[in-house]
Amino acid sequence: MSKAKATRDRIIQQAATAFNQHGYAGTSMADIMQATGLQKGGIYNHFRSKNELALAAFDFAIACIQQHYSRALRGKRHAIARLHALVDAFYDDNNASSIQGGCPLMNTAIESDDTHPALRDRARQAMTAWRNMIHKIVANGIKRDEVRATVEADIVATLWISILEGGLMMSQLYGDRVHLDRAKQTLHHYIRAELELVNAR
Amino acid sequence: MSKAKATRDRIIQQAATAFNQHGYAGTSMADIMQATGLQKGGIYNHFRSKNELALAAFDFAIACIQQHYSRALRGKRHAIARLHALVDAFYDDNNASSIQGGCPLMNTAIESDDTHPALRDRARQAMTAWRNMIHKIVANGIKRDEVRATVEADIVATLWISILEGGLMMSQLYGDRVHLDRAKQTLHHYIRAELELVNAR
DNA sequence: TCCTTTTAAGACCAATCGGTCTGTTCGAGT
DNA sequence: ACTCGAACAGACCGATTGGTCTTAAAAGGA
Repeated sequence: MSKAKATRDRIIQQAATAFNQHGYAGTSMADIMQATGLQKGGIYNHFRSKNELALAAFDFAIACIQQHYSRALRGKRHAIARLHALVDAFYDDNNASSIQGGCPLMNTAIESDDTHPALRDRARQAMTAWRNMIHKIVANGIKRDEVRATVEADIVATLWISILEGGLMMSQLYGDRVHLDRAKQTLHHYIRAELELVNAR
Repeated sequence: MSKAKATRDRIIQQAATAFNQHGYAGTSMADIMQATGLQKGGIYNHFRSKNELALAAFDFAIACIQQHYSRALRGKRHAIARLHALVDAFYDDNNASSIQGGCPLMNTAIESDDTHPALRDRARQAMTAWRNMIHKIVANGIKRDEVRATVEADIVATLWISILEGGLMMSQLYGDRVHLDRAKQTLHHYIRAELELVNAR
């Protein structure tokens, strides 16, 4: 019972890395066999198909990120502090994550939009959850007079995600952290210059 | 001689769309046969391998975009006007392009970074060219007192590309233009609020 | 117009794809 | 310690992969 769960989790974890690095179409079951050290029977005993494994792997990757985020926010109550923590959480997650190959949400969004409806729907859900997280912090911040009332939370969410994912994409492309570093700094500066109340400084 | 060139170009064009929508790994030669209406012999007469065709298709896609850009900039000499035109060029290109499936540069960058060195190198080159384009306009703008001397052209380039690609990614993911619209407005506003000289208004 | 070269068709190939199934091994509960 | 169901190995399957090669048709220059 517990042995089964353990190997199942191990498969998911290693498959998550494989899919994240090479994409759904670019990852074969043979690749996953090699990554896990299992044979066909060992894998198909836990998953009915490559598709089912890919969905589980995506869910796992997203759960990892969300866990990382909620841990980073723990204790922080002021909206501005939470926003700063959010930036650092993304940065740290992509520097030290066990799931290599960039942001699973971004990778999946790009690959699946025209090819894999099931993965695309999950990517949409995860993206919406992320957007809502940012939106909520900003909206609550406005209510509590911690964030300027003039900012639009929806636009902040779009801008926010674009800057982080864009920086990460370039860092992955060039193999150079500098772009992600810049994105981090840009967002920290943006929070201070555009979101934080002027009289709070 | 000209007949051959014509079919070769047709293959490249249709392959570019196929690769852009389904990725390199997600597009089979059978897909391209169907898209072009040709058989194996017809395609392999013009290209030695799927790889060679993919590189040609990527080059074609980038050339299309660059052509679109230089046309959009034609006549515009003021740096601020050129920057506004650059935003609109990206927006229009992705709304009315013959190459469906989002931005070829973004798609290729995401897929190839861990899988396909040859494509990744080409994506790097194209990304660098785009960055240089923005950099140059900003730097020249500063020289001519058309852009604030305090802005850093490199950071502008990163931010710029991130905002556009991020908005497009979300629009592709949700099947809703609104995100790309927001990115466009955000950048137009950014140009006015952060780049344009204050006394110029 | 004729002849040579190019262009495209499509049968064919080994390798790999995702997936199935049978048999063996292992581990947990009694 | 024994047993019985779960976990895994690995042979096997048809379909599909990227790619080759022979052959026929078409095109272009003389």
